[in-house]
Amino acid sequence: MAERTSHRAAPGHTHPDEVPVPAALAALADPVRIQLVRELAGSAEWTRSCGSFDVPVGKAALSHHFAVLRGAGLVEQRDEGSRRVNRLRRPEFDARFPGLLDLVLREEPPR
Amino acid sequence: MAERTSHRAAPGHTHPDEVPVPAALAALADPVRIQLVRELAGSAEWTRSCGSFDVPVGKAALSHHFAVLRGAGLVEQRDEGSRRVNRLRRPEFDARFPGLLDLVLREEPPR
DNA sequence: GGGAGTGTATGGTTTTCATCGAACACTCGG
DNA sequence: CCGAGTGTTCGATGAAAACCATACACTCCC
Repeated sequence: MAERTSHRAAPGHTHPDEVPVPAALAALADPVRIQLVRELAGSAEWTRSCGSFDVPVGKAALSHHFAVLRGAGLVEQRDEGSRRVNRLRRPEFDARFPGLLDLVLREEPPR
Repeated sequence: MAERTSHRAAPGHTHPDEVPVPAALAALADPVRIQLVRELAGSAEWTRSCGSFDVPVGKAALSHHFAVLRGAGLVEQRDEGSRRVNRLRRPEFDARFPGLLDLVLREEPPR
């Protein structure tokens, strides 16, 4: 089989430094992913498992969104027992895209 | 001051204040539109007509891209004779989305 | 060991978006 | 008035993205 030695394969993480600008913008241009990032920003690191987010999509789509966030250097994941816990890569992402995350996390004026 | 003197319908401009975050990000997540914004930022206001940009798409697609940029509050247009000249709404857009435009206009390190 | 819980992969559907060619509208200069 | 230049609109096409249901893989705990 594959090289699934002991731990679940660590999903391909991408460092923000390797993310092109359009990819970062595209990753954050989706309402579901914005919601994920916002909730993540409001929780302590490594405390939220993938299934603990209140988004209106099924598991498969959710998994896909996390893959996009990983690929954009926005989220880091680690296996913890049977769950996969998340961390927002705030400092790294801010270093590469200053102000972008702040923009998304900012309270949206009611209009 | 109210409206443009010209006959051609003034295209629906949207002020950046009315643009939701995802729409702004989506507008800037396209390479062609990034190129348009960059060239626009490097030219004096009201000096560039729509056809004067060096992008690898036909007229129809180009017109579409400008419509998106208008809808995102990024570009303002005015009819000048037979041509339609453009202006990057930098101060307004910066006020609404601080740092976003800077991010896109920033030189991209080769890696 | 066998479930229950959790997340990923696969396959297929639907929607969205970028693009083009062609037709149309407007302006300007002969 | 006609033709060249400029930009928008329309219809169609192809590609990308979001989504779901199902099936699979892994971990924990009884």
